[in-house]
Amino acid sequence: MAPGERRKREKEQRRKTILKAARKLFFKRGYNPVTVSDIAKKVELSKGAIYLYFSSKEEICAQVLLDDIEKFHGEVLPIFEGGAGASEIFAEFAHMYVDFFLKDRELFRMFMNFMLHANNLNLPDDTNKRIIRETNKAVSVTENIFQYGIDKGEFTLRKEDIRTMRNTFWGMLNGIISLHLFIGRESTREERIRSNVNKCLGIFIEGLKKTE
Amino acid sequence: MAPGERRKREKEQRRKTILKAARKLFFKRGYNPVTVSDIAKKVELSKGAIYLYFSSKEEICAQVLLDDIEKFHGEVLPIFEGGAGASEIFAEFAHMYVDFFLKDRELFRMFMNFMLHANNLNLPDDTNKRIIRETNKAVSVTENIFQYGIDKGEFTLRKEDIRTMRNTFWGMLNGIISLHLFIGRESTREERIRSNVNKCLGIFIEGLKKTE
DNA sequence: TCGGAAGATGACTCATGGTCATACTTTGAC
DNA sequence: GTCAAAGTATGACCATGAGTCATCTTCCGA
Repeated sequence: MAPGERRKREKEQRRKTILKAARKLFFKRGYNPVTVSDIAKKVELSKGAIYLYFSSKEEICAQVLLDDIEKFHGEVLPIFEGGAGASEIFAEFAHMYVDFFLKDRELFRMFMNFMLHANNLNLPDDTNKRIIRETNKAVSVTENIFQYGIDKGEFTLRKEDIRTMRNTFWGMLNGIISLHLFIGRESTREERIRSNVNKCLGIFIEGLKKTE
Repeated sequence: MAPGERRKREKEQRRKTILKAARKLFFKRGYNPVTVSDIAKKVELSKGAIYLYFSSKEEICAQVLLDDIEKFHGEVLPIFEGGAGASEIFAEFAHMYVDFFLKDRELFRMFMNFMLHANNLNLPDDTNKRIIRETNKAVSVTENIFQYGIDKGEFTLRKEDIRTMRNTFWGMLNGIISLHLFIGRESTREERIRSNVNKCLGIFIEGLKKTE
């Protein structure tokens, strides 16, 4: 047996347990209201022990989000494989994206906060590398859909406009969700977001098809 | 002289002084790093005195943002008066919006945070009313541009789609700015945001003209 | 001149992220 | 089996910062 191999596995396991507990707490009550002691209590450890596995509360949050986003990317990649048209792939992607962010009450808020402040956070190098990796994946997934549509002749988008459209698309999705968190009644939120994204998407795709 | 009239004015004046100082500090260093004592020191008051004028640090922040947004709306409204086409008004609005948010380093971050969490903040009724008032103003300004374009026959947008397009438009603007805070180098940020917004806007307006 | 109201103070409380001296447990070399 | 080093865990403790409150000062009208 390699030296310390089992220990490593156990450590990794404990890390995951902590993340799982933190995830539940964060998504239920939001980032700020959850204390590190809360997380520690939930996994039956002392607060100090948490800091053996993570460098800060912010890092725990970052890891939770990255795990989720990684999972999301894993689920999204297969949508290219069915041979569907780009419009359908687009729509499917948008729906998955919205579903992803609506599945837990606080997820989007945390994600947006993370996006807004990621540059100022003092995260370990590993975590920063993960951020870059997942960001690149996100970028390439969306760009691929545009490329796919161009290749299939569905969109007449110029290659140099892909990046702009990608930003517009992401901006649109994220912006609409934030907007609906701000305006309107809580009770109809999910429904409104879904329907609004659907409509925007329709217009967006029509626009893509018509642009020459 | 009405009883206490001067005192009232003085109180209002001091409120404004505090807000001005807070604004400067927040925009320079961001919300979290600035302490209430910092603000107090800057206006040569004690911390306790600050709480005679505001109920919480969050309220100070909300008031600062609302003042700025109110000013923005004041500046934006005259753009309808020149008799320009809807496309131009659109572009001008978008540029003013971007300029507004890029004029101070931290403003957009604070604004976005505010949007994301406004519902959970425990603000006094007056402040909440102001939020509603300014939100409605924002909504109606953008909607008016769409309506103006329809009336002038520039866009063939259906009336029932105005709301969707308004959301798309806002989402797009806010989303693009957030996205660029997250990705890419700090040094080229403003420039990238402006150019990207320009491109998106071009495509958006073209789309509006073509939709039938 | 006096009493009450408004304005102002800063020491204090309290919550919370993060640290550290200490102690317990496991491992592997001998 | 023994022991030292490495790894794991603890919780009292520290620093910080938002918000409070007993107390004091200033102002104003009667």
